[in-house]
Amino acid sequence: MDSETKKILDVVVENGYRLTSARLAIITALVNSAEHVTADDLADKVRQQAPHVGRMTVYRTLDLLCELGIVRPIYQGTGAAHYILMAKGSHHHLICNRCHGVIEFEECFAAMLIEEMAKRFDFHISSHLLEIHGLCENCYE
Amino acid sequence: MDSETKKILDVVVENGYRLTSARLAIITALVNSAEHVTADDLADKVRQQAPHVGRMTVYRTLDLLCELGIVRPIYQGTGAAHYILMAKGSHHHLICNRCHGVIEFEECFAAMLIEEMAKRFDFHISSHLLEIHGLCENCYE
DNA sequence: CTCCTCAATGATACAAAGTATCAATGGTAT
DNA sequence: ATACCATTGATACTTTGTATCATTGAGGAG
Repeated sequence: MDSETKKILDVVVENGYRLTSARLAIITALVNSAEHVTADDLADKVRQQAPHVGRMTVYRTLDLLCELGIVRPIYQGTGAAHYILMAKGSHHHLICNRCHGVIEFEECFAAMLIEEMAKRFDFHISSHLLEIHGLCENCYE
Repeated sequence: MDSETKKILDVVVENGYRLTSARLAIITALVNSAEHVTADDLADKVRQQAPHVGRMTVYRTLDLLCELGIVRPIYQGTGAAHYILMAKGSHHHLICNRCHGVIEFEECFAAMLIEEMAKRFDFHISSHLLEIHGLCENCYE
């Protein structure tokens, strides 16, 4: 098993939730997915390996992972919510308003200020997401 | 008319889109709305002033404003997309993973680094959104 | 290891959110 | 004032998300 998968399962168990075969299948599929997935996309993917898993369970598991701060739904263009893994740390995106393309970069520069804000509001951080919006090279003619 | 509303209309016209009564009604309602609205919430609100405006038009106008970088859909808890106004500048949210509450703060600290990133990728910024995820005071017992 | 309990599941049915289509309308350039 | 074409709104539809509840199986107690 992927160590990333294992880490997520540990968080689930540590928080008093049961380790079921459905959750294992869903989390495995999620970790092995692309940058972002739709709930229904993920359900399809899970069923390729574990046909018995219901759609509802995928939705519920994503909600749970969201509450545990492992996953975050974002809007990619429009339509269904796309889930991104926050477990690995944080995300920094340059998003084009026209073509909806996403450029990702790693630098976590804001760390200090984020922590200060958290302290001010007595907030317990698990991750963060920075989205910078505008037009990409191609769409800005 | 609100100067904020006017500014948005200008952007619409500058980009070659027509200034219709439906768009005027929708943008006015949007500017006068709370921090974030659902597409259907906005449609209801618009119809109080301009009953003839159809739901489709609200959806289409929100898409347009999104493309122009004036508005941004985010996921608030779950369900429908919530739109936030990016026109005024940027947004910084502390979001609770459990109760989905949002604390907003103003400090725009990362300006310098955001601009550097934009330069590196030849990206033309219109706004940014920083989401910090975790548990709020109440949900972290 | 076996039993028991209750969290978790999955089937079903439903509600809400978003999309496609197209004839009719009305902004705006001329 | 006219004509063109972007925009609209009505309708019908698909997709996405939610509620319910009888059944199941994970994991602690004995």
